[in-house]
Amino acid sequence: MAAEPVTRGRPREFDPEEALSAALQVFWTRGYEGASLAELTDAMGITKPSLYACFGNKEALFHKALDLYERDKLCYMRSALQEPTARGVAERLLRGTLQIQTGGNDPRACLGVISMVACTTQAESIKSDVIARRASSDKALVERLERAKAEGDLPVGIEPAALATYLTAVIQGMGVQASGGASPQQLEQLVETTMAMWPTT
Amino acid sequence: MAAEPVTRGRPREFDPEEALSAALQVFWTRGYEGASLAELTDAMGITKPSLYACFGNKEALFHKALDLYERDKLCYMRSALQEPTARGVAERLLRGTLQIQTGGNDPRACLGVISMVACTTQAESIKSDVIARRASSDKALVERLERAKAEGDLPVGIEPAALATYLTAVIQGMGVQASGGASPQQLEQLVETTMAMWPTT
DNA sequence: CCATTTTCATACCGAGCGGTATATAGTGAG
DNA sequence: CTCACTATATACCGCTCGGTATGAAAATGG
Repeated sequence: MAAEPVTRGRPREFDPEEALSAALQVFWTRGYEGASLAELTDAMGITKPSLYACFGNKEALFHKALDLYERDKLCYMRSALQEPTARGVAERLLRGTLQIQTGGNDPRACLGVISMVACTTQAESIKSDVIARRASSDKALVERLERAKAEGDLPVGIEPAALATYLTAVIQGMGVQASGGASPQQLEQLVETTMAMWPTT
Repeated sequence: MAAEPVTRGRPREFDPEEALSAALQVFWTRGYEGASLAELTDAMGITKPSLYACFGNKEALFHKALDLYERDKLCYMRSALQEPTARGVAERLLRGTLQIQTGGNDPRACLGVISMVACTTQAESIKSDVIARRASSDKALVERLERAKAEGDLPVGIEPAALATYLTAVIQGMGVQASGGASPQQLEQLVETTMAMWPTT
């Protein structure tokens, strides 16, 4: 029963999705607290009242940008879990992260890492949101690795939860190094080394 | 020939080292941009003019706090490199990081990670300082691993530089997870898992 | 005691922050 | 056309930021 969109009043002159995408780029490069409303509205091509009318406030805008980030940029995580082997899962996760951090026009960093580490002053809600999302994706990874273990796809001595934490740490460390200006070659090498370390059944 | 300290004028009423140590704690928990002068002066127990007279400005204060951090908190890195085996080096590096992030009253995070990731707005000099220090310690680690390789202490297929990047990534990932509220048990498990992955000769 | 020098305490500065009040412009309904 | 309604543009709000001017307080050398 979608109510038909009776347009009343003056129609807005911008596309909320495009504006949100522009906001995501700003948050991605500056972090939540580092992104000022001036930068945001400038990149989005709208004015402050328009932003507040459409998205609520800066915090709500960030949560929506985070939704978009997960949907568009982290989709490789879901598909990676469908690889047939645990090793394949790990490799696709690593290579997906590598691609985000070296390819395209996107900032060379990880929004999750930036937000989790950088939001100290206020913005407790921001940090807890990011942590909750991370926990959710971690849970999915653990479950996938437990399946792998049940399938005999992991060595006997390996705990799925521990392996998931480890893999997450490497991926986050990759984000830190990308933030610190590591070259694509270095990041690629990091992926190769991690895969070389991966336990063999 | 140290000139004898002719005291002229009113003597200062605080100990610069204690004040700097207090400032380090603030930077460590808040990051560079997240730490306000009000928080800093409050924690240091001095006023703003005293801070500026003694330390220059916020940026100079941070650099000095970083010196103290390296000297007091990261000293385990130097000693870790003196372990007889590469495996011992890795384990001491990981356990040293673990101890910093779980023991004592210090903040559960890594100042280097916080500063490298969080300084986006201005503070390019802060970021480049942290990156330069990281590069210096990375270089020392690479050289140590090259020695290990020459001594037959590493498998033939392993590049020292790649292994150093990898180990650094795990350590930085550990810092991110500590920032995100990971439990000491999880971090301990991360160390164990990483050591289980470590290549055997 | 006095002059000099340095520190300390208070108040203040311009700038930028997130957020909003107000007035105007553009739309469909009647 | 008028009305109800909504988006836009501009100017503004209180607040905090990093940093400083000013004057009193505390020490030494003469």
